[in-house]
Amino acid sequence: MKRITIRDVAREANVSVTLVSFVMNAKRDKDGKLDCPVNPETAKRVLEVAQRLGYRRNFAAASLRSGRSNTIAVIPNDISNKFFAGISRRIEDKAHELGYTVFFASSDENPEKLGEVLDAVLAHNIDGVIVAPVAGGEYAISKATDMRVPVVLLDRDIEGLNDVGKVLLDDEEAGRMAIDEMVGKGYRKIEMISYKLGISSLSERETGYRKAMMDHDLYDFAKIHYTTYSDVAADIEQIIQDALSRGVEGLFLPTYSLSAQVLSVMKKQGIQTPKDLALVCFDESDIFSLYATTVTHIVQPLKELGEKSVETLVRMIENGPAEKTVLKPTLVGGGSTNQR
Amino acid sequence: MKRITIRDVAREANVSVTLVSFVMNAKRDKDGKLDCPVNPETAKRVLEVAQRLGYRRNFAAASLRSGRSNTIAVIPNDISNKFFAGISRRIEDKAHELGYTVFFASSDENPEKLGEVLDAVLAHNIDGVIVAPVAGGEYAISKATDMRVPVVLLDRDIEGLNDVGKVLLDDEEAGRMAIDEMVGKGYRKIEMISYKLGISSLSERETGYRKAMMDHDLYDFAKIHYTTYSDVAADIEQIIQDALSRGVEGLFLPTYSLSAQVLSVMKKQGIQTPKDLALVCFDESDIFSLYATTVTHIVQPLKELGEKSVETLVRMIENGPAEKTVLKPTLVGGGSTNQR
DNA sequence: TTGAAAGCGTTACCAG
DNA sequence: CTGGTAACGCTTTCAA
Repeated sequence: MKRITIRDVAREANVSVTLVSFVMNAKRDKDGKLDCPVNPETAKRVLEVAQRLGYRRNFAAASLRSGRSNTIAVIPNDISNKFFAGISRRIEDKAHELGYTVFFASSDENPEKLGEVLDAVLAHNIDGVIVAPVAGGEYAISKATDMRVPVVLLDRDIEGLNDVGKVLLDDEEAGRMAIDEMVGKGYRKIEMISYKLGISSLSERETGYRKAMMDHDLYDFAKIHYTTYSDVAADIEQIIQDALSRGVEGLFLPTYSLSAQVLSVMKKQGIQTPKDLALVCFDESDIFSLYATTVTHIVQPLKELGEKSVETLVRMIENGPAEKTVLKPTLVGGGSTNQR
Repeated sequence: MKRITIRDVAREANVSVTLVSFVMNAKRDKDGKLDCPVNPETAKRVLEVAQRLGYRRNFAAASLRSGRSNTIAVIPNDISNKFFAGISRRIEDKAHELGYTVFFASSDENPEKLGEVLDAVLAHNIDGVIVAPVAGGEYAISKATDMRVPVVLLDRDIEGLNDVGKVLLDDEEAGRMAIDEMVGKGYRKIEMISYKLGISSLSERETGYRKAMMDHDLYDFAKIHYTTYSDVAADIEQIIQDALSRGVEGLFLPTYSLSAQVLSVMKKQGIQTPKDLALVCFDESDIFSLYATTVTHIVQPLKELGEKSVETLVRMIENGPAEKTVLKPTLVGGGSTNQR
């Protein structure tokens, strides 16, 4: 079963390979007309023959010759993480709609792995990259921009990178919303747990928390506890004990994994929300509706984040400017912040 | 910033392009020796020059010429689904280890989309495909095998497809385990909820359920309720009401989404487990440990499933046989099946 | 509106 | 061990 090439189609349709190439690449405009300098009748014949023979363009060849691949890569830290599971489909759909195929690969929260993956990306003639950057990934990313490969930063910002598109959440606003919600419901001693990761999304949420506490004249109560991925389980037990003993009334948990950990500890120790501790969690999960008390949480506009990042990237690929978009979070109310 | 080609390296190292190609493709054997017919000194020089010039192989060209791409595609029904979120990383890691890059794309439980995606796959010279097949996807898949592209079926079996590798869960055993657990703990009237999807994994779990009920002389109590993705929310309320009114004691839920739905309904209606209804759920989720009562569930060996599927595929790409592997599930005990 | 021909950067083949 | 050279299938001038 030999591969059908453009030449086979050309021979069968009695035209040159050039013509076939034109026809196969022509996009249809709104009237369904092929926008290429080819006689419509000829075009139709070519299309028919191609169909009949089962012709399929060889991407490797096209990519080699044209230097483009109509493929973009998406590099989250972890494909299997909550946030990206929700966003990957949106990215795929939007990319498909714009005529691009998507490549996923994890950077594993590891600048070296990010570097490797970006190397692979460059080696594959990929047209552009969407990255959720790792702390310390500036160098790897600048290597891509140096090679003139368009890059869009998703979810996390890195300062001082030029000509990079950005699609971010208004993380400061997210922090603020969490606090406003709890304060509005009568909680005052509100603390926060965060990761020491050095990534913009978290530090902005912390800023939002601090500013909101200040605006409510509660800054004396403000306190942020820090933990790491590896110690989170042990640390959180400690933190919660400590917090309760100091009469803390509410907790803001700026990521899903922190939220899950806290809920788990509270369940194990019989600590109830909101009676013992009010909670505002982050991202979406069945857990928030299935936990003994439903949990108030802040959700990111995943659909918009995903679609916007693709649109931004494609625009850059087509020599457009590197835009920056900041999207707003939403708060979903639950029992964990019921009126005090 | 011009692209460095193999020719630049050849010129700079005073050797032919052939030599450079040999060196760049040579794999190191266990002693760190390059296994290629090239003078080690020459090889070393070439390697140095390549390094210094920043040479990177152009995959498009290599793929065009060799017909291979060292790339495999993975096509789940939904990238963002629970099962695949957990397995994708394993696949990626194993593939990387074996020198392959991975492409993900969803088939969306839709044979046509699967066909499209497979077309794209073929057009990209991809070396092999791992598919979680859609009901009705036989045709699309056979198109791939007709083109001599190796295919591995993951998670779901399709009969009558030749030369296809398979990596499956022992789904019948999973069903059996669920029932044995509940019966062992004193429950007898045990029913099951399933999807009308026509996929092997579900029907095998149903078989396991039926056989186990028969073995325990409880076949008169056996009953399987069916629902669909679109009606699941409404149907389940109905089913649970009905079941309780008939004195059903336990429920086996053979997928994560069914499990989440049932837990949600039970919570809303204040139905408690195991007091009112014992439960055995499926797959992994934070929910099972965070629900008011911890939930007994059956887990799949995701790591093994992922790794094995890659190994099987790569072996097939290298002209090995199409193997079939069946892996065993495990039961994680929880409060939802406490002794009656 | 059409076609001929020149590559794109590699790998495969055949000679030496 | 090493090197020359012909493909691979396509896009892209350029000329007709």
